[in-house]
Amino acid sequence: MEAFIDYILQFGNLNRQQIDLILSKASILTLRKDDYYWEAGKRVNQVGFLTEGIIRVHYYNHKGEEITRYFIDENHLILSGPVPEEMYTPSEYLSAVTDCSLIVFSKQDWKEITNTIIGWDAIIQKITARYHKEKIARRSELVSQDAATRYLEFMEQFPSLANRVPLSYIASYLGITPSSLSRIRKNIR
Amino acid sequence: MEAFIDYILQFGNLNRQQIDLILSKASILTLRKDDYYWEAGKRVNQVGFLTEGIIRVHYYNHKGEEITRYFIDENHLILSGPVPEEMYTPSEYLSAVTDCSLIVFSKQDWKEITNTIIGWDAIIQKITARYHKEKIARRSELVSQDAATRYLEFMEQFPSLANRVPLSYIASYLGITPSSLSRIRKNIR
DNA sequence: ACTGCTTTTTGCCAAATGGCAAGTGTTATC
DNA sequence: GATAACACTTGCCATTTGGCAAAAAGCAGT
Repeated sequence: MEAFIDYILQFGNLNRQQIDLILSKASILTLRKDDYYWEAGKRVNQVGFLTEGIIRVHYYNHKGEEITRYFIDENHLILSGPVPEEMYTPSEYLSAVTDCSLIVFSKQDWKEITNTIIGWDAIIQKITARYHKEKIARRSELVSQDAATRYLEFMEQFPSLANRVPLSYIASYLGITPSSLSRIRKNIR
Repeated sequence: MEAFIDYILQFGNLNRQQIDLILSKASILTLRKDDYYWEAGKRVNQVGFLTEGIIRVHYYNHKGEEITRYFIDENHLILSGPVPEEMYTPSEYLSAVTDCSLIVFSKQDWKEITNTIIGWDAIIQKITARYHKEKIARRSELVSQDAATRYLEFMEQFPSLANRVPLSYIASYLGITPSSLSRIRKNIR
């Protein structure tokens, strides 16, 4: 819970009372490896904050290939449900790459927090805006660089993921085949 | 001016009085081909809405190569200045690909509009959020597809740009060399 | 330890792309 | 209309990447 409050406080101030309100609404959700947090088409009516584990966002392209679009690591908010600022689209799947633990808020409780805490909306909007900008910047770099560079930058950005995420997911994220990534790894060694 | 109001009204309602306030603050800026709207490091203290022409957003990578990150076409808002929801980073350049015409608002006037019109903030946030999501979706597709597919999708998304934008800019946007794009065009013909 | 299953690595070859340079075309200017 | 500047195309070759399949490695359950 601490982690979630610390995270929020980076984006705005809250008093003790407000923090207590938030904590009183929070509950814990655990996911096991490969569980879905959100399946495409089935909206999750909740807001989550990932405290442990890694979640992967993926979708299927017109050829039926599974494409990994992002990774979500610890201490990040997941506005995946029907909130105005949601981060993902209904065609995306969110699934646990490793066992995960999340703090979750039901849609109703989230609404209550939003309505009660003045400035909450602004905080959430800041978080969403920063999240989107980060994603755009990362994706942009993935377009204009060769595969080896992309992999090296991925390793810098997500050093904690390298050993916990299957190579095939990383390859898909980088837009190359698993074979190519394997060769790139070999060359780097 | 019509176009700007129409654009805003897609995201929220305004009454006549509010529209008049906005129009009273608007002024026109024209740019000639290759003029900068915004140079990296020199912030533009204004909000712009592109009514005619095409603007290109680019930056320089560590090798000094110019990378085109986006194109902005007609009837899009440019929150490039020191507004909370700005769309571009200080290291990006915005320059006119063709002669351009924009509706612009000074920072002060924009602030006044924001403070006067209830719900204006919400409208702008919606616009920003949609903009960011679109960019992410487009960029994502640029990562996971081969160059020919990327070019074809670019043509679909921006049919109006193909003949107005130099090939080298498009190539850079797609993450390939101008030579490669030229060959791809040849194959498609 | 064995079995089956999945993931990763590797080899082979084909296709795509990049780097470079030359050639062609276009436009603006004088 | 000659010239220069710039953008686009093309050819050549090297490198990267993809597709496919087999081998190797890792992993879970028994």
